[in-house]
Amino acid sequence: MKLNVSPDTIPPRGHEAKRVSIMDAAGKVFCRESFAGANIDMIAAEAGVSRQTIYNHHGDKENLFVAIVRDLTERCNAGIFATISTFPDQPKDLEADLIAFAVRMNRNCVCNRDGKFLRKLIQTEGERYPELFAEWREQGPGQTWPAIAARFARLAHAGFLDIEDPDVAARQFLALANAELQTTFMLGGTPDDDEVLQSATHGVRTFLRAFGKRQSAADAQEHSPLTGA
Amino acid sequence: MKLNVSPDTIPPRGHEAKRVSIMDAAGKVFCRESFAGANIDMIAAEAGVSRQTIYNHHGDKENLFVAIVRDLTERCNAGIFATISTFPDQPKDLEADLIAFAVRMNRNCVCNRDGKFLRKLIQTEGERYPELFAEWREQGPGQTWPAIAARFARLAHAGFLDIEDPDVAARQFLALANAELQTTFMLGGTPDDDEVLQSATHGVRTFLRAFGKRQSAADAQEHSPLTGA
DNA sequence: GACGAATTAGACAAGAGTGTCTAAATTTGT
DNA sequence: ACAAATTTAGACACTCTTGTCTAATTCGTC
Repeated sequence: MKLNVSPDTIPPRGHEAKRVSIMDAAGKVFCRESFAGANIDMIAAEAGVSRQTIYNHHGDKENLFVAIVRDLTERCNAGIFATISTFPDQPKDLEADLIAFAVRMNRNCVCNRDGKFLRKLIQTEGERYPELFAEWREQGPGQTWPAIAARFARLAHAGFLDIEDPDVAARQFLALANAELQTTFMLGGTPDDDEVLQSATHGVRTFLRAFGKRQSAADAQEHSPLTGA
Repeated sequence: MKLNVSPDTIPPRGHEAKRVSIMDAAGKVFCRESFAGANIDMIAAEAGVSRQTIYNHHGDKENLFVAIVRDLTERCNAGIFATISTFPDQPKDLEADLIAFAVRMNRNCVCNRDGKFLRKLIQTEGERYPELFAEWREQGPGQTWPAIAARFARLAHAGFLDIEDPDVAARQFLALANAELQTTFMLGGTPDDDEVLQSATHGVRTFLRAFGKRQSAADAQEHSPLTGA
């Protein structure tokens, strides 16, 4: 079943191995060196492939670059939506569940390889390829922010939160979740698990101080009055 | 007094005009094209100067780049500290004063030409010049975050805010202030005054919902009970 | 007006990168 | 094992860029 998927479009099979190897290496190199700074020989060497093979597959450098960005955009968005689907719609422990969600969001969408690469390519080359990155903008933030906002609206409607504008709250939630990772991101670093957890914990606590129900919660569980301190 | 400053190191004066013209153009071009993508002829043309003049002034391309980053770092930090000194230590209207401060911070340090350029250069070339950007990190975030944290600590001590960890609060304040400008920043755009004000207003409101005093404020003025809604 | 310093245009060599081409070697499916 | 497709190494022309050099020109100062 898995061996002969679409045997007419995709030629043999080793072909595909080379292809992913090239995409892999090209992403890494474009990201590290920028489009102008990257050269095909570098990518070929890193992919363990001859230069000619890259030209066979992608035609020219610009074509390769566009393919990389499209690929990263697609994979990142898939990851984001997969993560959004784990949003705690019926939280048992609101703080813990939101922290866990924030950590997942950061780990699976922002700090992972694809997220880091896509972010850097957008920052570096975004101005040069307006329509390519407009595509990202529409499918990325344009889709994910409303999706998260909808989840927060539902949570508010269910009485767990006190939110007026779910769009604003969603953006602020994400901003708070990685408030402490900004400097690391700037220099292209990857925060470790501890940093991610710290930032998410502090961010969610502040978020709940702002938007959490005071006491008249619909979920009258054993919620301790965490307003204090 | 101002005409002949240090007449031995800095030669004449038209010299200086060329110098700033070069720095100006080089910043613009490096930022737009990345280090590898920029070329000296482009910069010379944009500066209205011959290529040779650039080599006379800076020796080579890398030297020029380093000079640009140093210059931007210095000017940005000066701007940040100048802005921090306008922090509302004795607020009349806490919300309005913090919003105004957040707007100043964004307009003078983040959205202006220097801030935009420096941010982009750090993102794009940071990994390639570790010690150069370590310098930025130490003088920039390493100095400004504690400075803002100290102001918030003072504000908390004076009874205006309810903050446990001023460092965390400071980072979150900044993150909230431009939570809604992230996408624009990503693509190298410059948010207009309205966007900046919007983001700052929403950010500060959330910040105060989280860290504002409920009612036992030391400043028992005509503070309306804005906890509601 | 004259002197010295700085700027300029242009040519230049040297190097690096892109994209093409060819012939040989390898891999793949049958 | 055979035939087709793919990959490979290497050479190649072409372009672009850097950094240097030179001679002429312009600019600021005295």
